[in-house]
Amino acid sequence: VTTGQRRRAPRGTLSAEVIVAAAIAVIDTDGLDALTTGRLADDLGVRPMALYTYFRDKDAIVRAAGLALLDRFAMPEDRESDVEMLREIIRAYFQLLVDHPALLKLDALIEDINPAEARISEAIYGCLERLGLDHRSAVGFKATLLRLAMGSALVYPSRQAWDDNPAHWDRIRRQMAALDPDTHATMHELSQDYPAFSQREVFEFGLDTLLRAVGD
Amino acid sequence: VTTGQRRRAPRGTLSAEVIVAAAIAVIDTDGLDALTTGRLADDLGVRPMALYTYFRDKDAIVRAAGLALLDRFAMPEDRESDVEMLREIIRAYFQLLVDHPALLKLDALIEDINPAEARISEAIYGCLERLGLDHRSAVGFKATLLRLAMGSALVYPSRQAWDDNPAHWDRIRRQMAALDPDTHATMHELSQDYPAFSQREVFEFGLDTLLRAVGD
DNA sequence: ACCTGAACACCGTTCAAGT
DNA sequence: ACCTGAACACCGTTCAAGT
Repeated sequence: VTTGQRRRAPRGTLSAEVIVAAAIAVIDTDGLDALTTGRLADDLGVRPMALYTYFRDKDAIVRAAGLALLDRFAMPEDRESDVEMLREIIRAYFQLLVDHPALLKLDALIEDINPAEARISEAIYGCLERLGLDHRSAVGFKATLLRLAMGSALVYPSRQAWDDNPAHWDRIRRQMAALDPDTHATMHELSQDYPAFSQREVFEFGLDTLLRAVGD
Repeated sequence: VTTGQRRRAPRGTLSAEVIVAAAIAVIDTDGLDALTTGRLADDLGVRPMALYTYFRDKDAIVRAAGLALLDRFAMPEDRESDVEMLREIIRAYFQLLVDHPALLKLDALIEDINPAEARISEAIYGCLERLGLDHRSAVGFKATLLRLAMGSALVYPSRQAWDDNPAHWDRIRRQMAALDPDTHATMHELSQDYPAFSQREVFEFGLDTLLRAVGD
């Protein structure tokens, strides 16, 4: 979004929305660490201080960008059963976190109820109650599903890098092979015959295990 | 560790171990963001550049501190059954992450096999294989358990803050109550009668759900 | 070998000033 | 109202210099 813009944007081009869009572009292409006031201003063809007309400080920009990202969550179409609908919702949530790993680093987003999270929670609760779970179980189960998705997305980038890069993966396997076979029997065994398991499949395994607990 | 030290420590006091200990002290008391070369040097009664004699850059210090923290993982005593042993291991792992939330922000730790993770993985695999899981299931199940623990620990600090601070929790509940009762039926209902659920209990709920899948 | 001082590029942010 | 320039305190890190 708003790429190619170089020197001096005309007055009045700036707005909170434009800044948030540019911030998201930086985050998604070069990561959260690359998001500095200087870089952001540069991309917008403006001086860093211009941002402060629309946001109190950098943290407010980051928070707004995070909320905008979360709001991209698209509720899946209805499915044949509540269990399958549940599966699709958690999948979509996991995918959102994988597509935008910065979301997991924004504590601010967790500190308040936000519309996107409310939508997601409500949909999950709906499925769980129709499946016959009592109030307390539904709360616990929903929290567990989301935490599995978050934990899976948290390790996704680095673990997927192993799979994508054969040399990297070889190094890991050599490290596993170097472990003492007496104290690390299984790890040692795994180094020679590691089951094919993509990060997405690992997540699906966990999701499936949990969903079997609510039946169907 | 090494508190009270003010001006100018005598020559030769510094070492990689002392620096790591001081870094951990900063991380645990004031958080990862408070760990700057200036603050660390101050605590050690030394100039920032002195640190570079023992570490190539700040990232190397952070990584060493993270590895030292992970290494504090204490394997639980043997239990009556493998399921209970498994439960204790994951509990201990969760507790470690809750005690040192910075661990979840250190991607570097995930990028390599480290001794602590190897110990933990091996113990988990041992339990799962004795419980009769095949190779592939064991890998998937172990990954799922750890990801649940990580996800639970990730949201722990901010969510626990809700519970600890009645005013904060009231604000959240008012936000939930303000949601449209038509589109957010359950959320609205929950705002009036939220089941007592500490963050630790939520984690235990998830752990229990997963462990029931491997029987006993 | 171990530690320091000066210097550099960069960061977020203030303040007063321009249009 | 919207944007800028100068300035400030801080950050990680270099380099040459001291002991």
